[in-house]
Amino acid sequence: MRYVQRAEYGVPPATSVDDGDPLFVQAIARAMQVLSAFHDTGKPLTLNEIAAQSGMGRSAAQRVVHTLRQLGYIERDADDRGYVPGIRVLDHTRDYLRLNPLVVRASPVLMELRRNVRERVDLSLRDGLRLVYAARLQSKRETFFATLVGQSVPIYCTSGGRAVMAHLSDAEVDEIIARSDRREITPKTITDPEEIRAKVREARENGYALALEEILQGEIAIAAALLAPDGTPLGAIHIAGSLSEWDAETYCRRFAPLVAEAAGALNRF
Amino acid sequence: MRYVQRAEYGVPPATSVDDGDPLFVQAIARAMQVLSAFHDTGKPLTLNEIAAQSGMGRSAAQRVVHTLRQLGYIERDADDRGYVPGIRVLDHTRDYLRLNPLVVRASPVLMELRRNVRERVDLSLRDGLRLVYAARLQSKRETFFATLVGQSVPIYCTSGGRAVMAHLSDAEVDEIIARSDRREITPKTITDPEEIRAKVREARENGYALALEEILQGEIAIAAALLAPDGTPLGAIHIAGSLSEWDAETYCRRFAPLVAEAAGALNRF
DNA sequence: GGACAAAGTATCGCTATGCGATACATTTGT
DNA sequence: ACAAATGTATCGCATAGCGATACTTTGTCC
Repeated sequence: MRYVQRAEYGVPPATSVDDGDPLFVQAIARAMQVLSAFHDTGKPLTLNEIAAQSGMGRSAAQRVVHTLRQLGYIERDADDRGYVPGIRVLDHTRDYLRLNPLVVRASPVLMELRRNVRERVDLSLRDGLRLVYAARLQSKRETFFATLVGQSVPIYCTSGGRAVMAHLSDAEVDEIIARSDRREITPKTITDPEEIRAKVREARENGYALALEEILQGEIAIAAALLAPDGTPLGAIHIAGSLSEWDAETYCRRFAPLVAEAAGALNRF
Repeated sequence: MRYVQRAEYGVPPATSVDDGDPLFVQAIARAMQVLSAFHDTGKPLTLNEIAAQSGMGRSAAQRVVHTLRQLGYIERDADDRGYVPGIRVLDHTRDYLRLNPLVVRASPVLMELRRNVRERVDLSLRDGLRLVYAARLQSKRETFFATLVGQSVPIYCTSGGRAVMAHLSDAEVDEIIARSDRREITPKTITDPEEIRAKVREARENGYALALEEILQGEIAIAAALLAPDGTPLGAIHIAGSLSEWDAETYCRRFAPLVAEAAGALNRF
């Protein structure tokens, strides 16, 4: 069942604070490390846990947490048993979504697409080795946590990821494959480099990419890439459904044109 | 038309850096001020604008921006004309939503509610004088930007706000009214203190609150409060629809029981 | 096309600022 | 009731970050 849920795939390794860059501001990096300590937990954290997670001393953690608390980026858990992220982070979510030009341009297209298909429609954006979901139009069935903004999936084994890789050079694809931590997220996850490359070639030919249960059992997803004017893939549009209602072939025949058309509309210029 | 859109209501005034607190970490406050500079803009910001907005010198802004950029919290705009928030902020969004117990508990109830009503269903959480939307299950019609996570509305003139105030003492209500910047967001916005108090009393009697076009023209919203075990209101569940399809009375009769029931289910314990 | 303006980048010395060490208070569990 | 763990507070030193300034690049106007 729950092969996935908690994990963040390929979250960039906590950027080392003391890299050579002289323009680096320690305290800020520390603050972000503290906030990032929550990425790997499912429950509120104590001060010591935060300190450990973010690799700094108790004192430092204490002061950072204190400050972030004042600012509303960290809160005490409801029953005062630990710390959790604060509501102020949502303000920045809004800013990100509002100011990202791709999200802005894509959203009416996504809404329209959602009207035509009764399945879930997602917009994901590339960040290194992963795709981060930025906009999600849920279908009636799934749980809220299957549709969290900010959730991310690896590129190497997802429909959106392969749609993105289809627009990268072979060398870049190889690098993604090499650098990715290719775990079998479900038994169906394709992790073999050669198979992945084959899937990418397939996506190049079709203009869309397909993934079957590679992230979540029972899930089928089809995706097409969104491109910058210069052709760089920035992310993808996904349509995700359930294998309890569709077989792969029908799903493809039905939704491939729609997802390709939606992406195409956004890639013209 | 677009009375609202861009504005953030009652975003806490940029927390002063040099308040008395000796445990205060400047650099972190600075970082957050820089990120918050985007709250008030609709376009990418230049370094100077960021510096001005966040009330610090060019140098400081430069260094903070540089750092946040390294960490992925700020990015260059697509066509390199300014800075925008970076995708890393979405990681924290996810953490917030995952770790907030109310969001966790409420989401299945919201999904169920959304299945029964064909209108938009929202969960908002209180933050001072405003309600911040944390979960939004959109209906088919509206634009994506009407349903942004992180968007916030003032308490004094919204259905959710009045549902929340219904569970506060009169003194607390008065304080909210007094401290709020009560603008007429639409011509229908109720800004008169006595009228607001009347609406709150009404909400107390009914167990739900109603608002007609006070934020957005043509919008009708009904809400019920979510409470902590001790009775403190933490937020609200909303059902929002369009007056082009409903008259107020029918809307109420139809949805009041549903929203009250949903909130009730969550308030039992 | 050449000059001017505006945005971004880099450098450097001083001191305000944040860290480590440590000790105290408060809560939790057995 | 005691021990262990968590949160809070204090303080002096060294360093990390700020202001001032100057350099480079990019865009715009005539």
